[in-house]
Amino acid sequence: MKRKSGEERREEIVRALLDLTAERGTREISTQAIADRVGIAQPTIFRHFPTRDAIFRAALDSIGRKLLDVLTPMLSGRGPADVRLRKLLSRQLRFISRRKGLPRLIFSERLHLEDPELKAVVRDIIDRYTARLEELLRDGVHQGCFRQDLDTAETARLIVALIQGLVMRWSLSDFEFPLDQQGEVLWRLLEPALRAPQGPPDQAPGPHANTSD
Amino acid sequence: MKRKSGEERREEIVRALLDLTAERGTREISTQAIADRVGIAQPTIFRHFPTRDAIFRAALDSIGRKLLDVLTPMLSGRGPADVRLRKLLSRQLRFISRRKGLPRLIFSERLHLEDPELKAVVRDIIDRYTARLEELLRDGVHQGCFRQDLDTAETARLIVALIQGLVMRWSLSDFEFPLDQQGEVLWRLLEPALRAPQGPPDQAPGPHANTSD
DNA sequence: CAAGAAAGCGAGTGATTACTTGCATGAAGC
DNA sequence: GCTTCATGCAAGTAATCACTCGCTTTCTTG
Repeated sequence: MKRKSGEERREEIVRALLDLTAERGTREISTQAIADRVGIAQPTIFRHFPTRDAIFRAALDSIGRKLLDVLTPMLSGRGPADVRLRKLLSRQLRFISRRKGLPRLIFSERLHLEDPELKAVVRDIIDRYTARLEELLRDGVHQGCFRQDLDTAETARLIVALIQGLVMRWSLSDFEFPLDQQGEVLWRLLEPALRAPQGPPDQAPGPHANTSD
Repeated sequence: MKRKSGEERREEIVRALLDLTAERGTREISTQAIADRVGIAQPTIFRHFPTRDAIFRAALDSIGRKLLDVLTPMLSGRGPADVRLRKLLSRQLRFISRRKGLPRLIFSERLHLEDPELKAVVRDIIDRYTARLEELLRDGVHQGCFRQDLDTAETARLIVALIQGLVMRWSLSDFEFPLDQQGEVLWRLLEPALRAPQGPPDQAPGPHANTSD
């Protein structure tokens, strides 16, 4: 019988966890279910992870790193802030829409309430993301494409909340609408709130308003 | 020993469920924990509810009705739509901020994924609320205080998502910031997106912009 | 005040949980 | 080729879960 290395098995287990989360939510995920999915015996799980929650931690870690990798070009780039923000929204929604297990993992109460360490990991990811989003907003204020009196910290938190709420609705609806197309909708709401009030009253064009993804 | 009527006990049980949800999330809520909180034996729970999920259903029903009661004056009123919307936001956030069990109950995956009937109840409440919010937005368009080209359905969904995201952050943060004061923040983001583009460029006052709660 | 209904409890039941233990088996190094 | 050790599994453990059963106690009602 073929036998796999620990590294491979750990990745398989994390992958199985995410797949199961997408399908049934974290509640239904027992070590037995994970083992069945991977095709190994249930106790074998504990050869690779000391506890069940360690699998959740590994999954979170993996996905958190990938998300930051994908978004870093927009967060740290040097182009016009409004273009970067718009692209950031669409990229993030696309990233999430391809990993249905992610929202159910992030929103799961098992994760938030049962393991303080896991909770800290999630909050750290969200906080770091919010901080970098605020930098982007500040860039926009300095560049003049966002209003000078914008409360960047508050707005960054609201944007994060907006994305979270949208993703949650998507998750609650069993992914029945295409999440990755909601970036435009989001932007339509955000743009007037961010835009420097400088347009003539007949029409109000934001700078760089017609860049498509 | 004093003995209570079934009605009273059922209310006590629902109350205990909500209290426990606020403190520990739905995952930790066993019938044993509920019974301990109420001060009765665990099997006695099943004298009053046929199954555990029936308690969740009763709790949702109770809270859903109360929320609609509180918000109906704003949703069905006849005043200026922007004033009503602003008040709606602050009232809703205040309502939720006084019931910490509510977000954890609504967001709980146990509720969304395990019992289809419960899930339908939640989606029904959200859908009905969204529909009435959209009516309010349409009122505002007709009254002229919101922009004529506003996509009311889309905007209503986004507002609901925004509130949900905000409430979720509040719940994840263990209620560490005062939710009921976030209505103003929300309004500051929403107003430019809703407002009819008619203000002079020097300053952009929305109609009825200075009504406090 | 008698009788039936409803509320209560102690003691289970079977299912499921994360996790252990003891032992077999495959791969890598000397 | 023999040792070594990580990977694997069958079987088991203690805890917890929602829920049931048999019986007692209280309340209501005629």
